[in-house]
Amino acid sequence: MDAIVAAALELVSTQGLAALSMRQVATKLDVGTASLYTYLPGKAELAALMLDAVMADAPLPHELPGDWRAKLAAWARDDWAAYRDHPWVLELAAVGAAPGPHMLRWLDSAIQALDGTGLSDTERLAVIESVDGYVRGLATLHHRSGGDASPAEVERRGAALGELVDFDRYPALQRALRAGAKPYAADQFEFGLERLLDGVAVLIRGRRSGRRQRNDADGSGTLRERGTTSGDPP
Amino acid sequence: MDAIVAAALELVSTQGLAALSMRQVATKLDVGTASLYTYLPGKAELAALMLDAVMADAPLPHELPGDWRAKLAAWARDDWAAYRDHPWVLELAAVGAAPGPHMLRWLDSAIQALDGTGLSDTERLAVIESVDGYVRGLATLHHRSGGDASPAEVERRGAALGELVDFDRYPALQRALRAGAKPYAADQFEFGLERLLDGVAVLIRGRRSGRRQRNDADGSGTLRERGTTSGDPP
DNA sequence: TCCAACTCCGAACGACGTTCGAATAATACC
DNA sequence: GGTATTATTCGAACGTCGTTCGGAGTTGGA
Repeated sequence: MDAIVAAALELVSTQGLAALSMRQVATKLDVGTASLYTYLPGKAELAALMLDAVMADAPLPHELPGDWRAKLAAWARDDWAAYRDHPWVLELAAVGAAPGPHMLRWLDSAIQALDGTGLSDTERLAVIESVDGYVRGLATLHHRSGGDASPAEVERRGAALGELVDFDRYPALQRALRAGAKPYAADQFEFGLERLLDGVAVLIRGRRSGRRQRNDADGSGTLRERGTTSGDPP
Repeated sequence: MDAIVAAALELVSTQGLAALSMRQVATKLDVGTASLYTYLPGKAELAALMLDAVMADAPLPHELPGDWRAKLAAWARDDWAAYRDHPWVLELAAVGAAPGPHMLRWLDSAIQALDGTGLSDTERLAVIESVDGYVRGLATLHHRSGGDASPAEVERRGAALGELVDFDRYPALQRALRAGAKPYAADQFEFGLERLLDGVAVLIRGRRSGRRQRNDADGSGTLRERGTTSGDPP
């Protein structure tokens, strides 16, 4: 049972997600393929167990050092590194699997990590999911672009798609590339993370200036209040 | 050729991504399965064409009304709605496909949408990818959680995974749920978007106060400068 | 008219997830 | 110890998948 999950994890980390099949897992365990169905209803459940097994390695946010911002930044970087080390997690799990116990434990810890910020529970959950979503989304974009693909590489692969890529039709993009911008580069992660945490800091500062110590009772359950919503007029 | 992509799109939008197979597409077109390979090297290229076809419907960011923030918010909401209407996009495209012409055109337009912000091209690209990543990641989380799953639903599906979920072991999470917080609710999207845009606004305000009009020459190609990096000490 | 190039596609190959049912091992009860 | 019950193993098969092969049909220019 745990051996099945372990075998599947090793298989995927060495051969990639495409190589994950019940037959391969069974072969690695020296058992018949049909034997796996004694312990698992099907492949989907195996995938769910694999995902929760990965979550078991994640440090608990509320045990990290520093203030809320340090904690959030630290687990965001942990997530980012985890997606780099287990890119198959991004390809798997697209469709509805139940959150496993490790996932729930992590979520519980993340809520605690925002103690003392003056945010309501609903807001804390929203902040956590925002950062989580940001990391996951950026990791997906980065992974899909092939890790670190050069513009020439993009052009070559684009050519395979039918018509060749004519960069003259994209002047702003061309200018950016010529200026040295690298799309989906890895260091872009830190940039966006700082922006997102800056935005959370704005909210928390707003909450703090309107001093009210009670944690929860401010109409919790809703997220609709104006924050700093105005842009910059030219 | 375009008919193949159209048939595949209709198939997926009515039957779901799991029903997408070369045989089904061929059947819908009343041709033999092997005929498809006259026009496409394989299923992966069909998927790439499907993705770029969806991008063709996206409005161009730089043509949207308002200042940079209004433009960014508008296309973020467009993206969010597109992922809701075409959830298969999230499940597809995990692995390396080349960006199609519509994707490049959109990217070019998004860079233009940040004209007049004082940001370098590298920074603009980073902002765009941050917002893009945020939307995509949150849409994935929302989609994976089953759209809008109640805690009871989570508990039921968790039970199917092996051991039943004991919420007493997750006190902070339990408290949040009791207070009315709904994990992965749809309105959480707006909350995180405002935070992210607030963070971008902080950066832009900083750039503006250090007035320098030249757009590009400030050592472009690097993203490493301190923004507003300090948290709030308790 | 003839030939080359392009289009169509039935049949087959190997791999997949999953089911069935019979054989075998382990356990419980008397 | 003997027997009934339950759990485990798994070879074989079903239906589906992506893709390849080779030949038949069609088309267009010389």
